[in-house]
Amino acid sequence: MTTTSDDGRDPDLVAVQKGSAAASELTRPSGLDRERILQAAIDFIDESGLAALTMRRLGSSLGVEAMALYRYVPGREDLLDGVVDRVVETLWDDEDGDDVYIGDHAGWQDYLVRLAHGMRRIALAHPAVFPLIASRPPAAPWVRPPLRSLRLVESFLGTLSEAGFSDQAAVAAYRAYSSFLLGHLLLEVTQIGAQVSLLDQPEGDAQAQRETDLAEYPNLARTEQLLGQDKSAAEFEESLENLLDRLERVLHQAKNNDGEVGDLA
Amino acid sequence: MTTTSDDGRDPDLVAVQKGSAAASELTRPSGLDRERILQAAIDFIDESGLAALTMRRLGSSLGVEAMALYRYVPGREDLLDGVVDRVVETLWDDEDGDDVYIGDHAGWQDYLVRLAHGMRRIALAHPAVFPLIASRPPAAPWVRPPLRSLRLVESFLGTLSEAGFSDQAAVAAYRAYSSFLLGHLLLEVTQIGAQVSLLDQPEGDAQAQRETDLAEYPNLARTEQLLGQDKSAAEFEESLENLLDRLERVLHQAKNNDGEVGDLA
DNA sequence: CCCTTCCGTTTACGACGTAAACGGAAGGGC
DNA sequence: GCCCTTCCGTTTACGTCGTAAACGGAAGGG
Repeated sequence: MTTTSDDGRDPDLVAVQKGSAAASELTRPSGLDRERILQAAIDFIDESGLAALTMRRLGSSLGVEAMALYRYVPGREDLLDGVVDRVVETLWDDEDGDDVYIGDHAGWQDYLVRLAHGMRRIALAHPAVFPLIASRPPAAPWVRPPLRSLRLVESFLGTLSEAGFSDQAAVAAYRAYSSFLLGHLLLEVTQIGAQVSLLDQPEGDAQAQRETDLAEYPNLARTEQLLGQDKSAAEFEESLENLLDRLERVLHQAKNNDGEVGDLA
Repeated sequence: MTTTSDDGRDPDLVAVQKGSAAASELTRPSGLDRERILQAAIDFIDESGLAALTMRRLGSSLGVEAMALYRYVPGREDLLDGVVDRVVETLWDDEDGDDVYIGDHAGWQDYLVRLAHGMRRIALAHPAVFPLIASRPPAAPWVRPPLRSLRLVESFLGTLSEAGFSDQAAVAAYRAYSSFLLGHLLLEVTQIGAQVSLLDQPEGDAQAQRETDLAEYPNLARTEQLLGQDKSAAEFEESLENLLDRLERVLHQAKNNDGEVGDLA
């Protein structure tokens, strides 16, 4: 009766579960600090959701009044920007496992795969923060979520350029890659959120009501079990490989034409 | 100095501009009504953004106190759900043009292309509403944004089933298609929003500051012009065609294997 | 010892979502 | 005509929000 299928491991999820340690010690000795505030905000959102995060509650989770936060953070909006930055930044500082060390890599495909898994690990570790990463207006118009830092985009473009991509192809790859990551990961975390919120309100006769509703939708009724299965990891892998194949095709036929339109989308 | 390139027409955008008629007549004769309220909310969000929408302001845009709205809408959250439903519903009732009549179509590819353009037209018509469509928790866990209604999902699955897709393939196609639409369209409207918000705050020396920042990012600096170009329409078309090709491949080799994993992602 | 600097608290204000009581207009039965 | 019910927008009120401004006490150097 559960929706998740445990037939295969999911390395990104494993990394998540491994990383959840030492969450909260109540009423700290009040060594307030911008980084401590941002981390507390991340923990709070993970635990209670974005809507529940208020300055007063965040303050009291740190054993402090709301106004104390304003010494270190200009306001709530900037706090959220800081949360996004800090979460995205965890891409870099966790080469401890076997994944996601962006610094050195074996070829551009390896780089893109590591980067994708790194972002997916972040999304799964902070499903309630990810919509923020996805929808907050970027610093520059061409910094596209979820690759939300100049450093990251620079690294992306540099890697592809070194590998022989033309500037046009590298930029097109950047857009296609962003679009793929954003779509897949946002759907995945939305699904997690939906499951959680459904558990919150059992509604009693949900079972009966569901079957009644589906009577008029024969295709839905027939495929309901399939629709409920979670194959996110496999789908992620396959979509990613498909994208890499497209990029490879573009790269190998790059010498012939330097037309400016439609290299890839 | 502008960011948009006007070298090609964009039918979805044209449809948008054609459809923007007769927005607001101030201080209506107060024939209040749920549909009128929802439409006023949509207009308000389009004009002033989601964050600016409050019950009091929405009421006064209808010439009425905030509490009057509560006769027709249970609360703000339900209002937003209603906005999403109403916007998505415009998919069906606009067969007047040459696009997007989901009812009858010439083959499943034609259906998917029309549906994609229909959703894109909606996203471009209401860029400030689309993030709501993308991120609001769905009614059922397997209703994935942006295809946010049982009717729509039923139509999708039915069309592919009739065309010979197995249930597994149809469901996998549904997920891949949702992911593609969500990623591409959300990026496109986010970019629109970013451009608008940048115009709001010229910041004086933005030009100088930008060039200073980019000094440490040679790849960004070199490709800056390319990054600023808007090729959304062409990229949308190419990604969509690539997805259709993948689906076609799956469909044509469906008879050989009925394995359950990884038909497509 | 005092004076400055730092930093968390207290107080206060306007705006928000919304519950509850209110009032007046419309309309049908007598 | 009159009254009573039903409808529907308004008024009032409460608790919470983000945050500006004033406050107070601890730390530390002259």
